[in-house]
Amino acid sequence: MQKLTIQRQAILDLISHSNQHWDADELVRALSESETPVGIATVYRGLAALELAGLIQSIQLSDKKRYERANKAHHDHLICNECGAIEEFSDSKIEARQHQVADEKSFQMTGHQLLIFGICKACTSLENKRNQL
Amino acid sequence: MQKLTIQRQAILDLISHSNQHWDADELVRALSESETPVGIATVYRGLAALELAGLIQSIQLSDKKRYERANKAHHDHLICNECGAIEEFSDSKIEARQHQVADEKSFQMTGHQLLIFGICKACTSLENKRNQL
DNA sequence: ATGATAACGATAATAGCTATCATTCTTGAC
DNA sequence: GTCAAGAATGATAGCTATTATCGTTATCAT
Repeated sequence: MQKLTIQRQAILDLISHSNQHWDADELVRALSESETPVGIATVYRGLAALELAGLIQSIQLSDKKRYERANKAHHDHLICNECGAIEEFSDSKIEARQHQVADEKSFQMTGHQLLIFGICKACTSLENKRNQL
Repeated sequence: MQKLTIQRQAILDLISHSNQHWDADELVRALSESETPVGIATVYRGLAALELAGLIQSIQLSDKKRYERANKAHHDHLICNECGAIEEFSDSKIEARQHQVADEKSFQMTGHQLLIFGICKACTSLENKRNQL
């Protein structure tokens, strides 16, 4: 990334100052109401550039990529099938075992992605309440 | 799935009698040269139906879904960034920890997907050979 | 046979993303 | 300051994987 333009700055600010996992479209809409509206193509290019520079990071969901702050420790994600909420966790044992598995297979591991799917606490509570009626 | 038609049977046979991870397009092309060519829409519908019935299973890669036999033990995948090869592994410690993590967060886990990215043994060897020249 | 329903296949439509290209912005050499 | 080169922007066309539509065909129960 040669230039950190105002558009990229705006994208970076939004992502950095939140704990959300943003997709491209959400960023366009959020920025459209700001002082610096940014086109969809620019958002995609900006996200790729910012990620390459290590300023943000992404997770690949089944249908789209979502971006979050990079200034936090490595973690994986729990995805709620009901409400789409994304929780984070990290587990050193899982991390360690992954490296061992790769080593055993002479596989040069460069990264991984672990998604746990299910129903989050909030949605479970809701469901319980509904069943009590 | 009400009916296991000849088209679905053909899809199921191809997947069941191989260790490949097929995408929809590969199946259409493979079947186009068989006695029972199958349209792309039918392949997608068939895959969804067969998966729902538990006869095949899928992994969601960044750009597409790939399907494999269901009649093997649970496992996760190592994906080679160079050649696209997909290796399988399973690790009971990782599985166990995942459930513990979910429990700690009162998250009702229904599934997970763990992908390890990197360079496979074959590609590493190739690269080494190239560097020796 | 016939009527209901499931599935098929061709193709239109959709979603997320990338490529194109003319225009604008920066930066450095003069 | 001016000018050329390179980078980024934004509108939009294009691409890929997948889903929806819809008229036709196959299958099953009566």
